Amino acid sequence: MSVSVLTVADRAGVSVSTVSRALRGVPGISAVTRKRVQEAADELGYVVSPSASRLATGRTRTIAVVVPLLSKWFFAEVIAAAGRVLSREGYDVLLTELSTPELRAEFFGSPRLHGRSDGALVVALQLTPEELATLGAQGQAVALVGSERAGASSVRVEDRIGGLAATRHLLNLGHERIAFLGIQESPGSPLGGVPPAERLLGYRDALAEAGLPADPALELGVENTVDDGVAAMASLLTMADPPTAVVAASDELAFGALSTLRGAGLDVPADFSVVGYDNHEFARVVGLTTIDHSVADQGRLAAEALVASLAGQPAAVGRIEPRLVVRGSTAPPRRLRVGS
Amino acid sequence: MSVSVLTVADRAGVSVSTVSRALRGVPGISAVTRKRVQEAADELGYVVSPSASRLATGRTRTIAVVVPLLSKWFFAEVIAAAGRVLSREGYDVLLTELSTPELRAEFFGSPRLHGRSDGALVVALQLTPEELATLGAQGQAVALVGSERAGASSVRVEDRIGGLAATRHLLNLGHERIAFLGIQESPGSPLGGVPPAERLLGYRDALAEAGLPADPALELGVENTVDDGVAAMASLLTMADPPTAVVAASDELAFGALSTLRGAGLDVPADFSVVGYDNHEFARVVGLTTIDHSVADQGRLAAEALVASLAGQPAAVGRIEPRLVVRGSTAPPRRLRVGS
DNA sequence: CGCCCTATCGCAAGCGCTTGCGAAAGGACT
DNA sequence: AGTCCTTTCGCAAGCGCTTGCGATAGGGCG
Repeated sequence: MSVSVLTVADRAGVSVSTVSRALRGVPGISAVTRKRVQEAADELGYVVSPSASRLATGRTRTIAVVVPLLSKWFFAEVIAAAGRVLSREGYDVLLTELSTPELRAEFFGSPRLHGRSDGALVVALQLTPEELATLGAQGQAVALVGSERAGASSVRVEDRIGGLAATRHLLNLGHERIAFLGIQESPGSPLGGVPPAERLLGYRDALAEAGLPADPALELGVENTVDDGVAAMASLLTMADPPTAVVAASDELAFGALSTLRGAGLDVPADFSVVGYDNHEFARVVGLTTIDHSVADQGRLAAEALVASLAGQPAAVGRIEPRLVVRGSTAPPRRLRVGS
Repeated sequence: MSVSVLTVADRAGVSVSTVSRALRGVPGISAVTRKRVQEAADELGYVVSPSASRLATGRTRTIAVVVPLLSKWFFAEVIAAAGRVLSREGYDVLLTELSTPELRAEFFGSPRLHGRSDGALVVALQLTPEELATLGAQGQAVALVGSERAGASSVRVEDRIGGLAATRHLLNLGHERIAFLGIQESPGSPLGGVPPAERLLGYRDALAEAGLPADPALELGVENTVDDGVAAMASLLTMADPPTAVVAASDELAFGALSTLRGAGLDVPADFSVVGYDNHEFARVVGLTTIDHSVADQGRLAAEALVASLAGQPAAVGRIEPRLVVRGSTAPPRRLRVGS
């Protein structure tokens, strides 16, 4: 029925051990027998049983990719990039979405990865020390995207620089009242833990650098959705002394802001400037000035770090430098153009 | 070191076979010993080795999810929904992205799923008979989203009805020259094979129904990207006798169309109406009238069909009825409002 | 020409779990 | 009280592969 090493061994006139070694390129097999085995295997359409191989070796050649939410462009993009290098390196990708606190608790509450994967590529989740330890206890090598932990590889985005660049851009254009639309995770949201606060710090850096006061009223924190962007922008517009520009901590928030501005009959960038963050696939179409942080590279680097650490290399941390992408959503404030 | 069935067996004072049966709920074990085994396992923190279990049973309790492109919202959404039911049913999700013709050929050219998964959930790919057969030869149960094949479960979207509804909506508003922005896969694109032509058919149905001639010049076929939507819309606007409305075969195309219209200084919907297709997460924000076809349900249904067929049920085909979602991108044509 | 080394390969013991079959024990039944 | 089911378990044979170790056969060397 099924063709196994034994079948191949018989056909090639060698032992199963020779077949195993020959097919995997293990040294100690002469070129001729290796070739003979290979041919026998090909003729029989032999393909090694992953289960058996995994049982015997204890290694699964599988990487678990863990994300909070699959349907967000950012995560999908990271996974796609990571998946490409993983499959190129011969690893299977085991996908896990932890979209609710319950799922997250359940996932980290039991050894769900035990014997299923050699490593975990965790995206965006801010792992508690216990959660990280749980992964370690399951024998997982760990690589992080969007956070850093001792003992795990990670790729770090210099978000502070990104926030700085975004804000500087607006300052250079002449804006003086610039709002910040930050991401504030609510307790029920999947990410959990500390939000990426560095972008906000960069924003403050820029203001300080320009000698401008930091107005707490201009720093908003909302859920990272287009809808929240819509609402936040609306609230900014109703301020007594509204800003003339906003830097959003994500493109989705920026999209929402743009929507509100357009709905209010305001012209972007003539009446109001918006800078996003992510360089979302739609940012270009919308003409959104934004911060690019090589999303795909984040996935790629994390995956590469993970396979490297599985190959015995020490944990590494890659760095990504965000860069400003100027498009049509930013311009000097109106007063500068009509006034003087 | 590692705790195995044997460890648990010793601890509970029973044989390994009893442990195995007790833990899996196999009948033939008394309640008391089952409980004793369970406790021993808990105390030891025992967790069964998937590899060993898979080797012994021949079943992997894993489903391979195959998509053309991960970073597209539609696919991510389908996967997410499918993943939720699969993990609920105790299946692991093995993710495979076939983003290029090369990857696709490679995937179907070798038994890459052999022994890795019990079934494959194939999204959007238009499988050739050979490709489908390859999956079958690897012992995979198959469920399809976005296509139908004999012998495989699938979920079918009544796209013809969707196309009809979209076009009817515009006709009812008084439009008479309505363009169709269709999806035409180029040879290098990941989907391959026949594009979803039913939406176009529905469009034609509606025109015929209204006694309107079908103008081939109004039927465009482009790659399914925002950029192509932008370009296609631009070409429509340069026509000698341009349409007053367009139904796009996808929301992404519609987004592109909207972008072009806005760039041309035209008002939507006053000057031009646009209907999309998908009910993309951003459609609501943009105020795009579109056709909703329960994307998440598609993933859910396909996954359910797949686990059902793995449980011995015959292949089933679920049906999804698209429905019109009216938002702000559609209105009567200008002539009807200014003119008479 | 004899000896030791090296390059190749086979033996067999696992890896940890599942499962058909037989054994034992306890009741029900006659 | 003897017999025959049932229920509950244990035995042991796999599942298909990997790998340490020993065996064999040339080859180089003195």
